[in-house]
Amino acid sequence: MEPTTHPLLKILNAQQRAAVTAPDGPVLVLAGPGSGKTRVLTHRVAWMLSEMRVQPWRVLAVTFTNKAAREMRQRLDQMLGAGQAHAMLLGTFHAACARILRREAAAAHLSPNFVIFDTDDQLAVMKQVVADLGLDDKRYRPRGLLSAISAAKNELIAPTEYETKTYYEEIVARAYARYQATLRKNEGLDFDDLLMETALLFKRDSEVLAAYRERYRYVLVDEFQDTNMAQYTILRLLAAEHHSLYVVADEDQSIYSWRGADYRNMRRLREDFPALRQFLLEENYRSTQMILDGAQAIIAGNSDRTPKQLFTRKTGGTPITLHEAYDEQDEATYVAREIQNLLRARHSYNDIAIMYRTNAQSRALEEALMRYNIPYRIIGATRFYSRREVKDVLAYLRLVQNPDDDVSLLRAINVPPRGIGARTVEGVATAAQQRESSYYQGLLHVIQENKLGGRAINALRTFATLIQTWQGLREQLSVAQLLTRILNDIDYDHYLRDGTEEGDARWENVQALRGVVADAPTIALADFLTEVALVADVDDLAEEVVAVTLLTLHSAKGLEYPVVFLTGLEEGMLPHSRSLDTPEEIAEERRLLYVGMTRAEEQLYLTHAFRRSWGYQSDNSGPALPSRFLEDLPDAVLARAKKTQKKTQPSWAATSWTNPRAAKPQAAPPLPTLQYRQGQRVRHTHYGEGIVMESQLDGRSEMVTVHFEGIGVKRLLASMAPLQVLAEH
DNA sequence: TGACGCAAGTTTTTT
DNA sequence: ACTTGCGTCA
Repeated sequence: MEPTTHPLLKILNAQQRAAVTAPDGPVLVLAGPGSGKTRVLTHRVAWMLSEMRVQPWRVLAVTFTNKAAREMRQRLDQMLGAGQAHAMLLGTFHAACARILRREAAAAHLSPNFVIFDTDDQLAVMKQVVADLGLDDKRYRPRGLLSAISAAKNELIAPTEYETKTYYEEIVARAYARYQATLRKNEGLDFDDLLMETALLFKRDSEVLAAYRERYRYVLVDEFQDTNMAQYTILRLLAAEHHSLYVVADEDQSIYSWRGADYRNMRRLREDFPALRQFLLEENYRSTQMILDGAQAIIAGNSDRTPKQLFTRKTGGTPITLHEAYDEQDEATYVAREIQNLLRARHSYNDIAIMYRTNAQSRALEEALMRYNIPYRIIGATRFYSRREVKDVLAYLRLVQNPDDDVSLLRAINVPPRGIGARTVEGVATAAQQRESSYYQGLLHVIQENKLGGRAINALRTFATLIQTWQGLREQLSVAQLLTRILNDIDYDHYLRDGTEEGDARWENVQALRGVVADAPTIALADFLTEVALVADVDDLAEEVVAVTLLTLHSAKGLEYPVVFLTGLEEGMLPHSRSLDTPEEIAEERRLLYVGMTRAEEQLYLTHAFRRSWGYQSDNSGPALPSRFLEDLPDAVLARAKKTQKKTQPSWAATSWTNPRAAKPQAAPPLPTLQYRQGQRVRHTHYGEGIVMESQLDGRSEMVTVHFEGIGVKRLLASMAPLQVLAEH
């Protein structure tokens, strides 16, 4: 190594160094998992600020999560001295767009006080729209309409431009127009609006665009493979003049196509910026050879990708453990027991993550971890900011900011109950519709005109007076003081703490929210509400907590753990049954597995179960086959905890299955033999003849599922049902 | 009029 | 599990 190496480059390898010191211009860094792309991005910024004499306020850096942004800023402060990077705009696409739109509200034709509507708020608006349009909400599900609209927004298609080839699309177009009008009337923007409105602003207003091209002359983007059309448009427009666009990507980790992400943006980038320089990062610093080989074998199963020569110096390592369990409880028990073993070895709880495809899978795992007294923390399932009590409190704050926010008004108007029932709210709604105003204006009108009953009027007046009082105090009080005042005025404490444990937990969440506010004593209400709307659950990972982490494969992107358990690797779970329609969807499921596997540093467990319960009842379980992806793992990287029969239908459906590893802490009773078996013909005194589909234990009693001809499927208690066996098959 | 209990229907991933 | 709709009671 030459003695004159720049201090910023010392810890970098040759490929990283080349990427960090690339000359100004369009750059694409193709980075494998664990190859230090965050480090490259951070060093690139430092390099630009210190060596290329770039002023920090001319830099826009986009990360995938707020957490990544925070960490990057911390690293930069360490490298350059605190505050050096303060002036640069660093955050997620959504946060950056919210900032720009707030600043350019006039040019964007938006209220500067706009509120961000989250998924729940969107649903509330759409339900209202469906009702207003007189649509059948079974046929036109609000969620379905919202996802169609979201897809349109990600493609920058306005309501008037929405093409309708089918009748359903015609309905979507109508719902879209109405939905958008309602949002704007409420001064609300949904997540997709933040991106779309920014892109449209830049497209429409050449003056604003020119200003931002100068302002953010240097643009850097992480996780570029997961950008959608709207995001790409923003980048393309911003960088079209100075071409100083620096993006980091890994097409093998593209897992957000359902959110509009389009890895073809990589191709567009090459076309739109012909001078693009490409750099490769192929050395993996994270995982052992064993884990990397396994992950490579998985991802190699996808065609239409650029093969990479990833390597690691962590040669060897523990083989990947493949375990098959009887059902999800057994799987969870296995994980818990294995964690106990890991702890007896040299690991701590923080080293360990358990990942799964869907949030619903966390339940069995949680139960097992609780049984074994293993502390855990769970990411995403019920996000902090979507808890009922937190949303209630935020609704009040939003009303102070903008009383014309109908969604928040409807939420807060009778929580805690203050005698404003459905009938009264209906009266307010009618008044609002007649005057074509917000609910709040309608409410004031109702009070003024003294319509409705006297009791109702009094309740409404009390509510309106509260809001007006808070608005009057807004200037004098900090957000924290305002929040405290609101909580006192509505006696929320009393309402929540009903003596139950749950009530106490809810009140604690409110206290936690108060803590968040108190930590930012000078923040403006609008900024606080924006921040709160845009935080992800992964962002709140309190590092100091000693616990195992449970999270979905999607949330796991960008994270790493010494030990990783990937659970539920079955057909229908991964690949998910909803993602089997096209080869592209299946390829994305495979990438999801790849992302999960490459999170592991030292030890990786892959588990699947014979039976998996489906839905909300734990007794509704059905057969499961090992994920097709597992077949691509070479034996050389595997240590099988149990032998799997490849490609053969297991015969457990008819016989009682015993699992030698399933010994529970409180010795479980042996499985009694089942009275009925799959395939038997039976006769029921009422339903007639049928065929046993399956029979299984539910607690101590046997539940038999029978398909009766001309009647359908019935689930019966074996000990009670008047059933007679006719024939074995 | 409003609060509350009960039954029915749903079931991917997230900023 | 969770929401939503409906019927009953104060």
